Amino acid sequence: MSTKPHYSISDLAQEFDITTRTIRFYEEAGLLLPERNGQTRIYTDEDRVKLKLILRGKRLGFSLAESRELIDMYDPNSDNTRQLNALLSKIQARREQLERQLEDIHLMQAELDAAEERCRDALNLTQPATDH
Amino acid sequence: MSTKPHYSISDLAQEFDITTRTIRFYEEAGLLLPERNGQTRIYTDEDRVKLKLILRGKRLGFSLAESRELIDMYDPNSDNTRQLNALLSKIQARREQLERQLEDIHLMQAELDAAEERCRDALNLTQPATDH
DNA sequence: TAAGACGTTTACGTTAACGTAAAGCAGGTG
DNA sequence: CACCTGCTTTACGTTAACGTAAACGTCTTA
Repeated sequence: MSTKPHYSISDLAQEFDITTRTIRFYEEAGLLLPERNGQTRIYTDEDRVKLKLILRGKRLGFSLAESRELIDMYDPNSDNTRQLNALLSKIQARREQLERQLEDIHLMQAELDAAEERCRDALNLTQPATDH
Repeated sequence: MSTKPHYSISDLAQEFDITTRTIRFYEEAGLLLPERNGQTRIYTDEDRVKLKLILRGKRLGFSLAESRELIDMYDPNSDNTRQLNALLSKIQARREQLERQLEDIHLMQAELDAAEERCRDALNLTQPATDH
């Protein structure tokens, strides 16, 4: 038997440094569907993972709708063979987007390098000789 | 003497697959400041580079305000020594953000791998023996 | 039992990043 | 000259992703 920890809404809010409103909003958007104890939401480890995926997607500039696709991929309940091939092509599309982002990041890093050098040069011209 | 090509607003719109409205909006937001021939905007190569930076930032989930900071770094007109150190720390912050995004991308790629494998497994169970 | 901490729903407000008209000027062409 | 093409400004509309406030339930702790 596996241990099944669960979390309150504020547990997760605190852990990921977001508000409870945000979490409820994600539920409204159909990205989460926690169990309930009466009115109170109860989050499982799976919900926690989904939230993590959402936030990671957000950091990469994905919309919630896009993140939902990612979560749907992660969901092991898509057993329709017909859909699986569609999923595979979506996965491929994602992969290509990530490749583009990787390239963007490398380009950006190179430009930060250049910008930093320009800055340092400008400072050196002001403070000519740093003989200790 | 360097050749100084210039572009119309629709030249750039077409090249980057955005609307002219978008480009004017970026100007409104203070990210671009093209020359004018009367009323008509004339874009230099430098403007083109800035636009490129904005769009790259966008792909990485940056806001326009953040992209403006990137452009300001790129601008060689920040000659105030006092500001340069602030710039350097901003550059550093950017760098760390990019590192985080890199990590996010790698994690995401790993999960796409896993998702793909699950898909393929599911398909193989349906189509058991692929003896040609 | 009153207060405080935590949860809930409902609903209107806000910001960013454009979209979408509407109305008009400027230059070239049949 | 009338028309078309491409540019302009002004201004209101829209969508996503929450923020914020109101009003209420529930538990526990002083």
